Amino acid sequence: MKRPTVQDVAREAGVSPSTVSRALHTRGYASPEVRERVQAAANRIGYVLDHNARNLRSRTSTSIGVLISDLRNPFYADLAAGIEEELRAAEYQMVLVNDNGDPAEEMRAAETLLAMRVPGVIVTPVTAACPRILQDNGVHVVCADRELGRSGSDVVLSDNKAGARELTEHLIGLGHTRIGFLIDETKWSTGAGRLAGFRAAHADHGLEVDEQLIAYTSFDAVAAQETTRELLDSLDMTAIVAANNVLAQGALAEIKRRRWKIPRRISLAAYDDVPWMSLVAPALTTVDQHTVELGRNCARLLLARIRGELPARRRIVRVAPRLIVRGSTGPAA
Amino acid sequence: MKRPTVQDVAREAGVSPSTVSRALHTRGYASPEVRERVQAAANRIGYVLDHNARNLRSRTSTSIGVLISDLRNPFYADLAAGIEEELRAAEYQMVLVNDNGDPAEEMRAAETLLAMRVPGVIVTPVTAACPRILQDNGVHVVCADRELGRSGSDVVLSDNKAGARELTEHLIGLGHTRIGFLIDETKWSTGAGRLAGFRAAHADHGLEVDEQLIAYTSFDAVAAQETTRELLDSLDMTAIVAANNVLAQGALAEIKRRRWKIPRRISLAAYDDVPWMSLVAPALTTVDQHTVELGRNCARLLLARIRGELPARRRIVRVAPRLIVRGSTGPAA
DNA sequence: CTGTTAGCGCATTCAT
DNA sequence: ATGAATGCGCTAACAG
Repeated sequence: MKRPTVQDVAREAGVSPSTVSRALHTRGYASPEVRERVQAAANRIGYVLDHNARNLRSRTSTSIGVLISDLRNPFYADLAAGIEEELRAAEYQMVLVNDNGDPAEEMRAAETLLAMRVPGVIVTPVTAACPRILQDNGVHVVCADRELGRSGSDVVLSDNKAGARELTEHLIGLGHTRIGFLIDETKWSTGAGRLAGFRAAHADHGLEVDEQLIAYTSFDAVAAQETTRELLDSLDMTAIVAANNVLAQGALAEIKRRRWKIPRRISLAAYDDVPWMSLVAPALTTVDQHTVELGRNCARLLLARIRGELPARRRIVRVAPRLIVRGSTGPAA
Repeated sequence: MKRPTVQDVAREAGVSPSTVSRALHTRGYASPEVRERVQAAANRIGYVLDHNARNLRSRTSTSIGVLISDLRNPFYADLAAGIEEELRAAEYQMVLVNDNGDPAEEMRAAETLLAMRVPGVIVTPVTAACPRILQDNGVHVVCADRELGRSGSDVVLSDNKAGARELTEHLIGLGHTRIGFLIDETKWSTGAGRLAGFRAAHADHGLEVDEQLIAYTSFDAVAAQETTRELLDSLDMTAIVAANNVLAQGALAEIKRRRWKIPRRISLAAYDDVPWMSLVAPALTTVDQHTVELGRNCARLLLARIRGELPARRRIVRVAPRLIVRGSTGPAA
């Protein structure tokens, strides 16, 4: 299976290999006449560029690494979709790796991407070590959705605090004063921001937060259901906020199991709007993170960085979320 | 940003570049003692293999192209997740491209993958031209989920006919004789198979299919809702089968809009189980395609093909679907 | 504007 | 078991 090379095209067109290279790929000098002749010759013999050779020679690549935690979670799928869309438009390719939130897998992936000589990586980081090792090797990094300590890399975030604050405020406005908050982690900026927004809304309205109402669980629908069960067993509340789509699933399952009417008996709201939330009855009040747009922003930012269009200073892009009020939230009982 | 090369490692370890190559990457001869010394030297100076150089030299690549229609559809996301999982385990990378079901985008992607010299591609084909051009250039192709004419390539399919037949039979068993069937396309083996299964179940039970009950729509929830509306406006039926998850969304929306009780007034069932279907009330009776497993099979098959472990004859893998009975189907009114 | 020369980093001969 | 030499296909310098 020998494929034609620039040499072959050169012979066919009666020019030199470098002229072929210039005419076809590089925007170097080449007279329109020659350009056309070379193009024709290339088509005739079915020539197709070899990215490996080009990358090796010019030490650049148009492959971008994308490192996410769970492609089956619509949040990550949407994020990846937005990234891919933007990369494709710019003639870049997306190498997608699922690290399952596992630090070891994440590190393995980073090494692979290093080996591929990708110019940039977009990552929803599990460990600060991952962005660091990449940057230490000259790879541009954009952290998506969350921030771990001071990585120094560009970052694209949803304004979690503002979104959670608005959502909580909506409930307070409906008369709720005892609101449960279901959350998995607060080490990352994501969870921390949402919790901060929850607290801020209370403070804005002169309400104390009963710390018992903040229920810590793990990133798993079954665990979230169990935690919700314990929460509802032990305390009184008129509303629950779930900090993300997975936890919302668990909370909803538990409320349904009890056959509690939503929103009459209890209101339910979730951060991170995903499709099923508008299909259930009643549909859930949520905060839409504009996840696809978040992904697009990551890609745009990374590409600008790669092209050297940005000042050295790290950039922080915040995408404003939007409150979507639906039927699952109503006046406090 | 100059990264260390085999030369540098060789100097550091006091051996020749070829020995480094053998010790590190290739399983050629190298004494354990030297192997270790080279390994240590490599770690010390932070050496990392250059895939581009390796690929160029050995004309193989460990990147696999994956061409799908819509990453935001959980079906494709699950498929991709299954593929990625298997590829990662085998130390391959996934280059994921979304073609949006557009033949032009699909063809562009194929050319890119050709340029990347990937040894194989997994595609949910839009056009037969795509698998063809890839194969003509020596790239192994596995078609996922559907088959377009005679492509000659390996293919991994859900047994659509069997699944739809079982689903329809379930309804007939409940006493339904007038069942609507909502479908978008029947040119691909996917839709054709599901429709065939629907017919076969009727035939099995000596029932005529009223052709009017087969409602053709387009791959879009809004269109599906509109088609469902027309269908319910014009004909009597006691159940509806939606041929995929997107159409199910439209059908459900329309039934809810009418405030018809499910399953009392009408039963609803869907092909292609996705998460929201078990969250709505009542939960939907569906056919689970084992989509992730479908993806895994695609990757396994492709890798086996690449490694030359398979006989020349094209292979057709069928993954048996599974009927999941939930609350949305009940006795005919 | 075009051709010539050189070499990117690696894996593979072929010697030894 | 190891080393020297070669070239994968391409593009960046340089010269013309």
